[in-house]
Parts: sequence; structure tokens; C-alpha cells
Amino acid sequence: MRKNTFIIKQRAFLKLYMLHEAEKGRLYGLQILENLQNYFKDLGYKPTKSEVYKSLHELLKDGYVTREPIIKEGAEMQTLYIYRIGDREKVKAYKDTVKADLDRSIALLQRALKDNYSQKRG
Amino acid sequence: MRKNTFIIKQRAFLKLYMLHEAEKGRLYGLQILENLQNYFKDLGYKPTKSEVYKSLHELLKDGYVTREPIIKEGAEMQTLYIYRIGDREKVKAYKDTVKADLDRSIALLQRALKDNYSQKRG
DNA sequence: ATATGAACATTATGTTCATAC
DNA sequence: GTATGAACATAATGTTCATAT
Repeated sequence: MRKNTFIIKQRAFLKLYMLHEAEKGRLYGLQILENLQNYFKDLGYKPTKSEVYKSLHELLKDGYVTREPIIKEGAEMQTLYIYRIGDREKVKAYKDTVKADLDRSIALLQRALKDNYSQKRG
Repeated sequence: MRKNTFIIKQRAFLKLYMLHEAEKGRLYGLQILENLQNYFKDLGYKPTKSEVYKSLHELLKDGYVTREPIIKEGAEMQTLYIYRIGDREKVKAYKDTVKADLDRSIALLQRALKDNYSQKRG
């Protein structure tokens, strides 16, 4: 059953984009963060490091993504983690539920727009 | 300056509807709550008493609405508070800023829809 | 300095308790 | 029981600290 909740949470929104990035492959945490920060800059939204990591960790724990440690080339020997998409059936089912929440959220906000900002006639 | 925030908060959303109800006049807290709960039922959203009261109190404190105690007819002698719109100029300015946040939020969610659920061709 | 991650702090919101009629 | 409101508890998110290279 649904809870009587307001609109979609940031966490769910980010996880959607994490899956998107994982489908493309080849990206690690801080890269994803930076990509998203740039991508949403025009809309005044700057996701934080902690939300991005938490999103990735949840997806990993639940099997939606896998990851692989990579030793960076060069003198630094830095370990980072490349994320890849996990069980595609599971991911699809998950994305379906998120889509429903997204649609619902948009409907709610558009109703507010209509109710509170439409020109009154007469 | 804007903060780098995600989407509009429930509180702001509710305050918009509170102003809407106050413009119509003649309504008190629990009536507004019940109206909104019914109105949003189809979208799976059920605002709580506490959020509605907090919204009204904030609007009152900031001068966007006024209120007047009313003694209910009948044997109960119940005191309730009818809310009315306050300074119309101030209210208009406030609503303009909320509209910007609403527009931005809708844009963000629609972008997520487009990026994550559009059919890939080929 | 870059990368990952946890700990800690603060907001935002929901649930329960108190008071009055 | 209805209405208002505060107190309290939890969820969601943001900021700072720790570790390693």
C-alpha cells in the first residue's frame, strides 16, 4: 500500500539518475556527483556528495547495481569504484514504481499551479 | 540568493492553498484540513493536521493572513478561528516567489521523466 | 589534492499528548 | 465529540570529520 506522502523524495530521484549512469557504465561516485551538479545547475539544484553516496550504497545493497574496484593509473594508486547495472528485470520493476511516483508528483504540482495561478475571469 | 535545494517543500505547497482558502474566507483550520484531504485523495496525498496548523501559524505570524475568533452557535460554545487574507501586496509578492519554486520543481521532475523514461530509438 | 565513507547536526514532517468547550 | 495547539519522535537531508592513496 502507498503511504499518504507528499511528493517524491530526493533520494528516489537521485537513484534514478544513478541507474542511468550505471547503464552507461564507466563512472565512479565523484564523477557522477560532478556530472549531476553540472547538469542541474541551470535549475538551481546541486546534489551533495553524501546523498549521492547514500543512493549508490542503497542501490548496491539492494542489488540494482554492482561495482568493481579500479586502481587509478599514475603515481596516486587511488582506489575507486565503477558502478554497473545489476539485475535488469529488478531494475525495470524498480523504475516502474519510481515513475508512478514521479507522475503523481508532477500532477500534484501542476494542480497547485492551476489552482493558484490561473487567471480568474469575469 | 537561492539555496541549492531540491524541490518545493510541503510547507510551501500547503501555504499556497491556505492563502487560497483565506481568500475565499469563512473557513477555519480543521475545515481547511478536511477540504484538502478530500481534494488530494485521488493523488494519494493526505496532509496532516500538524502541517496545516503550522502553515497557518506561519502565515499569520508573517502577516499574510489575519484571523478572527468565532463562537460556534449551539450548546458547545466552541471557539474557532476564521482566516482571512492579509496584506494583498505582500501576499502577491510571496506567491510570485512560490510560483518560481513550483515552476522549477516541475521542470526538474519532467527532466527526470524525459531522461529516464523516453523510448530509446534504434 | 582526489576518492570513499561514516559520524554528526539540522530540517522537515509525522504522531501523540494537553487544554478547552 | 470538535477544535486548537504544543510537545515529542522520526525521517530526510546537509555538513563535518576520518581514512587512504
